[in-house]
Amino acid sequence: MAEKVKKPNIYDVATLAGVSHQTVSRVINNAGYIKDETRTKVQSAMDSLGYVPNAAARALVTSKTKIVGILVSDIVYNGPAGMMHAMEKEARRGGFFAISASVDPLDNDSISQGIEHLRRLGIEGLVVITPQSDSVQAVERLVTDIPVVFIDSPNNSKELSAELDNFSGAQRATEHLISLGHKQIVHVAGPTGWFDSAPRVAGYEAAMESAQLQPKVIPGDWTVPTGYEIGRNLDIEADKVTAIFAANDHLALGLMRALRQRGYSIPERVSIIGFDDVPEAAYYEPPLTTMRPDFAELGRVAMEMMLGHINREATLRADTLVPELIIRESTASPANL
Amino acid sequence: MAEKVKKPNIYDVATLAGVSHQTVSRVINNAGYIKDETRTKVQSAMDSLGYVPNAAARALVTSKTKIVGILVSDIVYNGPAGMMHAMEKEARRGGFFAISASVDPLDNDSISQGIEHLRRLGIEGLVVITPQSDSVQAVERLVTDIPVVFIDSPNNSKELSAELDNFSGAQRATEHLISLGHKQIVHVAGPTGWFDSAPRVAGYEAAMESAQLQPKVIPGDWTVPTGYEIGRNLDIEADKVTAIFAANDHLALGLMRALRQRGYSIPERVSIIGFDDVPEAAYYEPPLTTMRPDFAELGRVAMEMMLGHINREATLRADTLVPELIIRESTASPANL
DNA sequence: TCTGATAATGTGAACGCTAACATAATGTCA
DNA sequence: TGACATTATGTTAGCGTTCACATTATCAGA
Repeated sequence: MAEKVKKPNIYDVATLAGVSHQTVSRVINNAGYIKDETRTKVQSAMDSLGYVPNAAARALVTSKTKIVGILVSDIVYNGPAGMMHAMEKEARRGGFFAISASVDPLDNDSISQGIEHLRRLGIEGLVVITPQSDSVQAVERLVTDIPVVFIDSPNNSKELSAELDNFSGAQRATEHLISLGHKQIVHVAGPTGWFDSAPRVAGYEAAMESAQLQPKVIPGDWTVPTGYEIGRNLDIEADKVTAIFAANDHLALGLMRALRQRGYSIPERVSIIGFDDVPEAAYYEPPLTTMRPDFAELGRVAMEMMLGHINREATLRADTLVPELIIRESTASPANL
Repeated sequence: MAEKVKKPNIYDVATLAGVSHQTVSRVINNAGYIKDETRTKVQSAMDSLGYVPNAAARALVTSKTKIVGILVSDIVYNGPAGMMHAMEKEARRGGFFAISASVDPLDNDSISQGIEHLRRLGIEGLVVITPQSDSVQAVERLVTDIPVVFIDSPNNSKELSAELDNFSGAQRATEHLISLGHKQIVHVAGPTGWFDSAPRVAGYEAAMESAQLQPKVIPGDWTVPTGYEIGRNLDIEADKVTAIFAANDHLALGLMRALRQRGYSIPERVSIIGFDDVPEAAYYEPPLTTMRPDFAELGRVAMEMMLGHINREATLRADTLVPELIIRESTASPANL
């Protein structure tokens, strides 16, 4: 930690290269006309001094900070880790910095504090990752002067958004079960108030109805224990249930565990399909058939959209990613058709 | 997105409040002497204008950006999600911003690009989360002018660090098996070159030796498939193995699956203990006994250390967190002692 | 009522950069 | 060879703060 050594500025570089500071600036931003020879001189002066442009000074004069904020729900769930990486990388690719603030999506104070914090840095745009409804309005109310991209929120708003096509995903999952010959298919849903829940229910119902089957939805949340609990109590026999579409893999895991304990073999007696394809899903007991969303791509697309809007070159206002069906061993045709 | 509306600056506030810009500055930073009355006037002027201090201008003059960088390995594993949240929150608590760059820890170019990127923003400190050895040297070589805190790296370096006490954790895990009466305990290790691997091996060996048992280490990595593979091939009978300490939960999951397929019941025939306590571990088949590290706390401590050093008030140079033993159903006394 | 400390406020410059506007060098064509 | 575009470079000001230093109010105590 060598202290005191003052960092070189643009004038130091200029002096060493024997040009004006403005020429150095031109080289940095490669703007205007510069002789190759001059460019080389400047470049090597920068190298030898270890010059790094001062972002603050630049931001001050251009009033562009090249920073986008990411407001992310601190509720830990599967997607965000890879999604954050992807967003950061995409931002960097576009010469931007990504800075995140974790907030409790259920607490409006927490949300506004997070936004306030990001705003202080002078973010040029905000990406919001919140799987929960109320927070969207809070954000929309608080942020009106910069573009906002919502990830995984309902696209009925006028805002920019990138989201999972939960409807199609759920439809596809259900159709998979139907195509195997199942008639009594139950959907264990996610919690109300979360964006991903409702369209998964709707997709399920749509698929059931177009196959002229009777839908049955059991409200749940996203957790293994809830899946387990529901698995303990689900009336398999009376309703002749042969398949379950769980709103996510964790529910599916809990369900499988409970059902197996009750003596129902999977997939022989009951087929189960999940949603998310968590990394462990392939090693559940049995390996779980599930829908795989490309979270990283979702993050990348959202950031791409963000930068496009900041740079005023965007056409895309919403994008939707359809999850992929991953067939493993937790689904099969029902035994006694 | 109301465009054009110029943001108010300190002079606008000053004019409205009828004071000089410097007085406003004093209120913002609450420095020096200010009459209560004046403070109130200024405060309400700020409120009514919606004034937000310009971080760039401030950074320019103070040469303090209040930003710390986080260089994080983009290899997705369990801890970081909660860890990042915790770090960001701790930074915010101290008035700092946390900005991350994801890099491939095996690629020095990627590392230096990430650092370069963060440096451009003018970070005042850098937290490095890399579970892999080579990258540490790269970072140490590239960053010499600001404090660096390493998370989960070997504390033999002179740098600041916060790390998991893998040795104690592994020792504790092994002792748990020994105390249950196991004699033939195998350790399936993590990959070489990762910090967490070696001390877990060492802790295991230490525990075995002090119980005068013969250690046996099988090299692995962190993945479920590898655990599965090892589980398929492990010679349980010849060696009379009754317990396995897996270097992480994913290995444990793969092992359990393979062993069960081979007809070995868990924990009746073979006990298994993992490491990490991933969220699903409680719902593995059977629920996994494992060591639980407090990743969030690890991140918090690292950031606390970072800010302490930036603010020159730090005494702590290294901290170590001991994981907690979580006993579930995958471990039991061996059947035929 | 004056003196001098302390409290409270004000003034100018500087941080490092880019924008906007000069100005100088070079090349092209009649 | 001069005129004029084009290429290449230089000069000045200003972005919004804080810092370092004035300067002015306030209030004891003699």
